[in-house]
Amino acid sequence: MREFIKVMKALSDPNRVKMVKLLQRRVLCVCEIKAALGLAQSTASKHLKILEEAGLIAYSKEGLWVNYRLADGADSPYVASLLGNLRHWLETDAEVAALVRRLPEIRRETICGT
Amino acid sequence: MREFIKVMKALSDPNRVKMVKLLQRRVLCVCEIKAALGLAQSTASKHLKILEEAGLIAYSKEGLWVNYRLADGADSPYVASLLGNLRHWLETDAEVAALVRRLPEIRRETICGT
DNA sequence: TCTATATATTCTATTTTAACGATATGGAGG
DNA sequence: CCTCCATATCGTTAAAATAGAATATATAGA
Repeated sequence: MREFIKVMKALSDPNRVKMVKLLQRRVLCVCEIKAALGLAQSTASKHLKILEEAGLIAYSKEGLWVNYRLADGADSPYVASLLGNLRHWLETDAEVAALVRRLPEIRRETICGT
Repeated sequence: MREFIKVMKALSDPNRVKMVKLLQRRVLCVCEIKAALGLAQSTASKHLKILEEAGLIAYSKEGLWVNYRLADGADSPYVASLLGNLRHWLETDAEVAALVRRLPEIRRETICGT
């Protein structure tokens, strides 16, 4: 139950769901996500931690950057099912579509450190 | 997005998830659910309203009783998918199993009005 | 109409969540 | 060793969620 609740709670916040939808497109670092969603850096970092602790995303470090990506869901049927469904769910959501459209302009080289 | 969040939030509370798991077995009135979960009547009623507003359950009135049942999910892919998965998810959860085991003893004729 | 009962709603206290600014951490490069 | 810079953590505040007691609503039956 606890694991299930953790996954559901993680996906109960619009900003976190948007992060998942963006990570469906490509790997992103914290400052790219912060820039895309217009959040404070600490806020973006905390949301990513919640998603990570729920098993929905994973990260790997590359120098100063931390690259976040979607998890494969191998450890959790809840994660596997929800990430699978989220591939098509919300694809036509206006906010999500706008974020995805702007994603090509979000590159860490130009966005970070500003 | 709003509808999705509403469904996820509704399933982010252990008591509400337990209500869904119980309603998989049979139709239940508020006082049966209150008795099964050991909640105050107002608390049970409020949780049921949240589930209903998310489209996860429906009700029909029968005299003084309000019979709650699972929704069919025809209106929402989120509801349909999650209710479908919840048919097998958490079946082996200890708390859920204990509740289901005690369910036969919960009958409105003997429980309500005490 | 009056009463009893199942449910919904309101009120209030407590806990949890989400946001941001400020500070701490840790790796890269001078 | 010292300084940046990306990220994480801490502290604080405001909003939302959860719980139960108290009250309101509505229907069945006398």
